[in-house]
Amino acid sequence: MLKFNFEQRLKNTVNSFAKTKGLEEEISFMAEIPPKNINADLALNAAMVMAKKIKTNPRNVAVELIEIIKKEFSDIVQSAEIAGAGFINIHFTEDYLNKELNKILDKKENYAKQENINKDKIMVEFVSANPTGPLHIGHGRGAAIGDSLARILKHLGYNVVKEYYLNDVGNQMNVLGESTKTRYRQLKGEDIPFLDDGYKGEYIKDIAQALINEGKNFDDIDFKKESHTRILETIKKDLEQFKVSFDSWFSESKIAAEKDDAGKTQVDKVCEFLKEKDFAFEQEGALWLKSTLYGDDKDRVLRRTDGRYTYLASDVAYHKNKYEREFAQVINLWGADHHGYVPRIMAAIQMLGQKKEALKVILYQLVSLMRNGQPVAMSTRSGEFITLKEVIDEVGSDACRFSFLLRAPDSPLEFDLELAKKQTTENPVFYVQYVNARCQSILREYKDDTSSADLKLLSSKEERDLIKKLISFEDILLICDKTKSPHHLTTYLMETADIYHRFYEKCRVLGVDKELEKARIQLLKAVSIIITVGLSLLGVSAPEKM
RNA sequence: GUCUCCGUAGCUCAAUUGGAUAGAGCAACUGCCUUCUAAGCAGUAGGUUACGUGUUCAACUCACGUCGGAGACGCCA
Repeated sequence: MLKFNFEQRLKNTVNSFAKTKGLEEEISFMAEIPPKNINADLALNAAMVMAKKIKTNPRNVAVELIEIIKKEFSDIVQSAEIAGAGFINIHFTEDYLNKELNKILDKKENYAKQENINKDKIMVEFVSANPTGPLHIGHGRGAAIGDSLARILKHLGYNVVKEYYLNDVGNQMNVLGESTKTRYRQLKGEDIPFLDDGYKGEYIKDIAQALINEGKNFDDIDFKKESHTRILETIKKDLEQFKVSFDSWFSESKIAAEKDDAGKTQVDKVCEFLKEKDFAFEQEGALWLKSTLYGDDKDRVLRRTDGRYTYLASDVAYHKNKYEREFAQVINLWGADHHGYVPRIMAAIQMLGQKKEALKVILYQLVSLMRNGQPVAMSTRSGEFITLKEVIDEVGSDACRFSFLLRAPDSPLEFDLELAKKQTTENPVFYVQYVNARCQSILREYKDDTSSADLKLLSSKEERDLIKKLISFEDILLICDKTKSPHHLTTYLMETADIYHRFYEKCRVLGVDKELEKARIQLLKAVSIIITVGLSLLGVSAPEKM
């Protein structure tokens, strides 16, 4: 449903019309921008939906509805006619378009903020990469999607918190510490073998070398802590370079290591709770979660026979903690390789008394990285991988983020390094940024006052197309919210750029009739606002000169 | 074997979540700079939306099946 600001009015009108036809229940119809080949600003399918229910010809219904709409929406609707199988095609009045255009100019960077939006707290948890190595290209996709989604939700007016969950306890941290320690001793000249399951990346050697350079006594070094701290620093630096920021860094040690007065961690307590509620049971010395109660394939282990908790146990405790912090909705971004994990965590939150809807897991397909036509392995354990930083250094943060946001999360992403290195027209980010550069170069030249501009002069097809596109910005953001995917915004910006560049060719701004010039300057300002805000929601800059 | 996602132009992807004649970019070809940035614009060409059946006024979209690709299926994280 298109969210033009008369949406509710339109619904009311259609529904009260439906009542006169004996339809009591609300009918769900669509108001949409028709395909390009259709000459109309808005298309309604209401007549077709209703006709089906009252078993009559849609065109008869449409004729009646059109008369009502024309009468009640004379401020918005210039004309309306039947088309196709029973669509009602509407043309907007100039007044309506210009009013909306003025709204953009008034509200500027706050345009499309929603007045009456739910103020409940929303958490977007993303990246959450283990601090055992630098971020790789796959983390980059999650970072771009999560950060941009959060920016869009914030812009719409939601109360959003971006959180990074730090897995800083458990066996992997021991392995990390041992890896660094072994590299340290090797660098000191000891002839000892490296660990079979150790982290083999060069960055471990770098940390070991740094520790040697700092000249501390071997016995005084806490290898685990030093490795973890230093890796976390590089992760934070990489994210900063990628323009990704977090409101909150949540450490797993808080729930898995910190103990209360009774000597219990939050993991202990959530397991006890689940056991009391009969959602968990002991069997063969292990503690199992009855996740099958909520549709999982099999029950899952929470505590191993040897008494150690599984990753799931702390994740359940972590989610309990999220809801205790009063987040009404939690959005998790996970790599698609974690999809098998979704049913058990969904089961867990329902056992904790939450509704399914309180958790939304967005799975993004992993990035397949190509180098010289060959796929590159990306495991942090194999030691051979491409870091996010390498790619950002090569292609730039803007191009990198834009590329990640070009596609739906569900769609696999092929990131060709050789192609990404080309900073040419092949990269669509320049196409969009170029719009703002072109706007600004004209605006720099123009010095007069535009306060009395008459927007009615913007009457050519190119100008009208551009205005219509600009005022659908709000609708696009709402679609991004609804689908929890920022890629619609990316597509929108490319389409807007296309329409703008056509306008630019066809309609000269400077040096035409004074009044027309004034009006077009206003239009340029609006374009610049939408492009700048739109790009900023993607975390991409909008340079004024290129 | 079970589950998840994907399959759309030569390539990479869209398609406002069920709407009208499926659209962009790249690659190919033809034009357009003494005028606000040619990182641009106009045009040509490119399609049985993997395949089949079904659901309905309407299917790339939903259901079932087949084929193909990626991934997940641990008392790993």
